[in-house]
Amino acid sequence: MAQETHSDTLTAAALTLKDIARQAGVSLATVDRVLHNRPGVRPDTVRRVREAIERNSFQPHVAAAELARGRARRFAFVMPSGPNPFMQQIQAYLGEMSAWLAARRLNVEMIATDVFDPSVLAASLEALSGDYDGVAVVALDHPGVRAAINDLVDAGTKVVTLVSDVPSSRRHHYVGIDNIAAGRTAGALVGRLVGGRAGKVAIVAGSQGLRDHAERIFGFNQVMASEFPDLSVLPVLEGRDEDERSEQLLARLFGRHADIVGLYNVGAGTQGVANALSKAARETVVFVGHDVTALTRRLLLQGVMDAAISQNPGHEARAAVRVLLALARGEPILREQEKIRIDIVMRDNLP
Amino acid sequence: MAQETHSDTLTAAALTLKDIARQAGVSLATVDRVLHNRPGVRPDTVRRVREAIERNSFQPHVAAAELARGRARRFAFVMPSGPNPFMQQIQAYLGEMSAWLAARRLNVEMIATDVFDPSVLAASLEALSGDYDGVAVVALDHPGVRAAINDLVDAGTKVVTLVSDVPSSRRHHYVGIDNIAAGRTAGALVGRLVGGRAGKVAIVAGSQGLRDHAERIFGFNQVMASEFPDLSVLPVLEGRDEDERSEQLLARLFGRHADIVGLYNVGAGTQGVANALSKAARETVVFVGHDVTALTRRLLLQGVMDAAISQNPGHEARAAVRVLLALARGEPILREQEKIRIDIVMRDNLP
DNA sequence: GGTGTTTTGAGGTACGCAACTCATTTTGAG
DNA sequence: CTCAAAATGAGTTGCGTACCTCAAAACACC
Repeated sequence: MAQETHSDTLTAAALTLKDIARQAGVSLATVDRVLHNRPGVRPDTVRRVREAIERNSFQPHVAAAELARGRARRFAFVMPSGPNPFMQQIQAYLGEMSAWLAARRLNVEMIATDVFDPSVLAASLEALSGDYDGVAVVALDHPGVRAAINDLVDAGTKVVTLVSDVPSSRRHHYVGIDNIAAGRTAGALVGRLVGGRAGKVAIVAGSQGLRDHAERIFGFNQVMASEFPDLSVLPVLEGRDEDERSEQLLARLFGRHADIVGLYNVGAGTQGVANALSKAARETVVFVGHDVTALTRRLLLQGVMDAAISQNPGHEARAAVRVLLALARGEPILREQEKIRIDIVMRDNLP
Repeated sequence: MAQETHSDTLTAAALTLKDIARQAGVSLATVDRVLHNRPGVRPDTVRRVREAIERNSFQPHVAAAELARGRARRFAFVMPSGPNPFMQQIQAYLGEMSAWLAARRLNVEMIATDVFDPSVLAASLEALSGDYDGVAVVALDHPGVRAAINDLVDAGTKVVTLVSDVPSSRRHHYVGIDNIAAGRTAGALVGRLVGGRAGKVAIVAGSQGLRDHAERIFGFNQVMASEFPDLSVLPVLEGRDEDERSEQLLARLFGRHADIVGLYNVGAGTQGVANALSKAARETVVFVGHDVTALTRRLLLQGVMDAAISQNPGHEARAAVRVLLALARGEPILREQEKIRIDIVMRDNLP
């Protein structure tokens, strides 16, 4: 009979701390001291215990550790106040996880604040100190905010930045996309979808002062310059993420340029952009924007928008929670899993 | 002082079974019987206990339950034998999770078998009965396989189909993409990237007998017919996922048609397709294929391929494990999280 | 050798639940 | 009303770890 089947095991040796103690020739108490970096153990003994752990690739049983520590963990999500659909989605996805959170005795609190005012944000963060095991924050990159984040980290709180990073701080992790790559992707899409026509490309952003918007524009221009010489990029319109303003600026631009073939909307204000397009009867303009919301979904289906660059808010919400939990438990982070992908969404792969 | 901040809690009431027992006016043992559907409880009492659980939206503490059950869980992944890069990736990603698995006392075994032979696959599945808490299988849709899956389910084993579904079986979950939507997405990409030129579009598939390939072709043709009337689709070439055969078939096709503007490679054999393109000097042909491998990555960077439809093997591997675990624990599945997205990968958003 | 300090051992308790036993109460059939 | 069966209560044990106390041993120093 032919051997049709081959089996291969990823087995976990079911060792316990007691086994490690025996192998290292010490007591359970000493292993415990080593494991939690508690003082009162000779360096040589520490080494012996560590070796025993290594040798058996021992992993503490997560469930037992979780049960033994008793108290529940508290996480805070510091997010922008005001009617931001993207943030509302993140909040909604956290709500969908409530059973999952409850089963793990995790308390997640949403804290809405004015994240665009550095001093207010910094104060909000400072106020959290000591009360939480982990904090996820949509942060502005500003010295005061950076200091507040570092203070939290020093106090032992795990900190992840969400959507918008503060790379200069000592935050433990960033959950969000690479905005330069997102801009490059948008550029490639606009360039390719224009299909060889020559002409001009418009950019509408919230503000070039926002780190993520600036990075997206940078990436977009990079691709335009290097790969699509037939397309010339017009100066960036700053629509402040407001519909009316975006519409007005764009209408004026359409009036001045008859040969606009592409449009990149970096931030919000999507409805205004769509209005301007339809009033100017520029249906053939390739329109690429960000995020899948009720509005962009409709525009994609109608053919008004050609593609949306999306960063899956559900994934971001869950990744933030998982990363905070892994950090709090001292578990390794599955980088591949927690990396936020840049999704290209067109009509036929709408989620 | 202005109230700048608003807080909102997703709190887990930290109730225990003891609290539920007290509220329902029964003993712990009875609650336990209800919770695990054990016999010997009057319907009326069951109702009272259930109500107490509902009322408090009680969630058993996952860690405590896990610890109490004692024995580790065993999962089996039944995958194709042979050098399939996509499957090797899945296996590699499972390897990356080994610490995660070990910390949860999960044993995952890879079982390589000839999944394309229904009787062999069915026999492999039958052989697993009773030994595993969960099975993930790359399955062929065939009556024998369907019966084997149903037998496993009846024996209490949790079963998920991976990559390729058997919808007629009673498997608990399918982890993979919607292949019709994938084909539609490929069609939309080819159509859009061709950029208004008229001409013919070639399709290379492994075999139209494979469910996933057939579905992709179906979706592709759908979009072509309805949205791109200037493009006509040529008969499908069956390359059997082999490089040489795909290259030969394609070379002959190029010889007969000078006006091919697009090409959809449904399965593997990618190197052969690329060779045929380069030898025929058809650089302007829009080439869309599937999966991000070392090869397709290179072709995308070189500009030979224009886009790849990807189904993130890492996500599939992790989702399969998470789903099996949630099923085994009786936890709800986070559908949104476990849904495999159809990723459009172009040069600038290569992962 | 004695003193004080550091290191280690031994042991206990608690976490919340699963799974079990055994005694007791309730129920229903005859 | 009797008796068996069904339903329930009360209790125990153990899972593997965290965290704690207290005593004993080892060590350093004078």
